[in-house]
Amino acid sequence: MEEERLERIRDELHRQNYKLTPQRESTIRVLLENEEDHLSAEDIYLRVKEKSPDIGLATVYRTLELMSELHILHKINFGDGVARYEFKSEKGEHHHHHLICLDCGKVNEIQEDHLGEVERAVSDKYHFIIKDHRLIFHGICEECATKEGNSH
Amino acid sequence: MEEERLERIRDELHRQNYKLTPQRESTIRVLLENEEDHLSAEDIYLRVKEKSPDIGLATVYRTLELMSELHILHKINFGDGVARYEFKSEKGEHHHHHLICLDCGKVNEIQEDHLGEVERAVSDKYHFIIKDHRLIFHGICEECATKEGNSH
DNA sequence: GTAGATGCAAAACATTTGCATCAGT
DNA sequence: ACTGATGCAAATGTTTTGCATCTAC
Repeated sequence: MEEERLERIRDELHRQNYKLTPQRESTIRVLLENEEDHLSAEDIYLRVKEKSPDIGLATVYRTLELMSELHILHKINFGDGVARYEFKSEKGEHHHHHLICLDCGKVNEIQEDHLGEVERAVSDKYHFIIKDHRLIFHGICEECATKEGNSH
Repeated sequence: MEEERLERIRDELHRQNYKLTPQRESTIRVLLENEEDHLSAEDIYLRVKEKSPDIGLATVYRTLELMSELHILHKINFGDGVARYEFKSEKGEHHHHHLICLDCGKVNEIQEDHLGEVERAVSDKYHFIIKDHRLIFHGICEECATKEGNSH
């Protein structure tokens, strides 16, 4: 589980001559413990600080940057001015999409990847070699829709 | 053509008790003349400044913000730290997607919207009322692929 | 002891805001 | 005159950097 994934990350770091320092470990643990939540750097910093009060914000940023370079994390931007981070799926092409609620702002992941056909069509028509995609749906989540017969 | 669209924007502004000032007009003209280019606020500012050197950056930002509120422009974020702006299609639900080249950074629009089925599936399964979507493909564009038998 | 990692403060960058002034009705 | 719009400079918020210090091998 968690330890295992940490182990694999440590190995990947070592392979590239980087160290898994206590600060990096704390940062990664926070990410592992909050995988559903699409935390921003500041969010992560505050949570790491609870357990390791001496960590600096710059270190968190540097860790996130490094992990993104190593393709362990993926930096995403939902358009609200802060970057958020999530683990890349470990086995290649397992894409997922995001549902963002316009009412409450919650971000949900959905695990399907129904885009095979679409990708094929686009790739053929525009001669564009697709490496990745990002699909975001904006709308109203179930809770907000039922909450108050919302007129959306 | 351009004048016509400007006319319609002027009307929309007036309907909401806003004015089409010279600064706003210059800003909108730059957007109309560079519709393909996904300009950032700074880009727009520099181009407006060529013709109207006295305009301030804040005014450009305020204009872009206003036009976004009025649903004339759409503010998008490709994840590079700056917001970009494009006109909303005038007849409602005509979505388009973006192809971003990982080599040269160019952004191309594609006009299809093949997502009807996908939307239906997602909407049914997750009880999420979809209002809009954003689909971005990252990959290698035709020029970059041919340019040098690129190994991507 | 050397190379990488850290914390802090300062810098950089995009964007927003406060405020005095200006323009159009 | 009144309302909204502007330019400028200052403020904000996020992220990056410079640098002296620290840590692990």
